[in-house]
Amino acid sequence: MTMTKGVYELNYEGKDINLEHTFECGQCFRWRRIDDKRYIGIVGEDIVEVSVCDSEPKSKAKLKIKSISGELKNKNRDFWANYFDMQTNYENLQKSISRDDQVMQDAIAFGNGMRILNQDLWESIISFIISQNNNIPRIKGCIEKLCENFGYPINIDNAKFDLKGLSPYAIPSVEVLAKLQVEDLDSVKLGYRAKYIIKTAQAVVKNGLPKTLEEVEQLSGVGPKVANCIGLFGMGITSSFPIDVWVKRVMNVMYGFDEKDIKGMKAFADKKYGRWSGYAQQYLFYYMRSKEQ
DNA sequence: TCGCAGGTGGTCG
DNA sequence: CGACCACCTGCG
Repeated sequence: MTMTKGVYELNYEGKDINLEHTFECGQCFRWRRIDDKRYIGIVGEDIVEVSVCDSEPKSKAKLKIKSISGELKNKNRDFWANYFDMQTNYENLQKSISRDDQVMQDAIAFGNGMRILNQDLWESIISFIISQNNNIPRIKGCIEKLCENFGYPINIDNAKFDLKGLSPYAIPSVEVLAKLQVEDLDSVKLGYRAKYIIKTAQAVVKNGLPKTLEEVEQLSGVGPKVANCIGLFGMGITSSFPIDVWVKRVMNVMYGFDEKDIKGMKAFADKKYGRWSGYAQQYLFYYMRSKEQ
């Protein structure tokens, strides 16, 4: 970790990283594009600008993480390495999930450089409860409003810095949300999801954060799809296989499954992708969504 | 206008 | 246990 003019930078070499594929593939909601090579995002109580410098040779390629909210709270190098999933060998897993499978080979070619982010569990729980039966722009808006109203404010170095629509507040704490009434959330426009958020926060105050996929699924507003998203993005359970409308569509169009045969799809993923099911899902999801929009 | 958007909980048969 | 269906909100 190096320090330059009051900002911190972490450099990683020789990794295949595409920021657009990573941040726009639908796994996260608090990252915004600045340009091809730069994104701004909020992680915990840090607002950071991430950039790639893919100079030649490729082994010199770097990922830089620069705080624009003072000293990094998450200043541990390992934290960011883990956040960007640096310990995973993508080349190997791509080979193992795409063997004899042209669809997956195309999906990987399209989304190459995507990293599965290891995100905060509580943030994942809130985010994916909000995501149900909802669209991405509105999910993002709801999360920003929720943070603005109930989250811890983050100081920014330069007040004029363009946050690209992000609100400089952290995700609200479990305790704060647990004390709310449904009406308190009216301005956040969560609709019927407001009661899920409060009930879930109260359950977490009582029982602590969930430790297994089964415990996640006990939470209010969390069904099989949302539970698998939380498992994959918030708990590092890479065998999770969230089945949403897009995955159903791929499974139907490309692999011949009946749209309603969730069990069959799950078994197919278990057998074919195993512990890499989450990565397979994300490649397929991102690929399919791009083709229809 | 009405259906839909990265589903879930409740209710029936 | 599987098949419906209502559900907040905002956009096309």
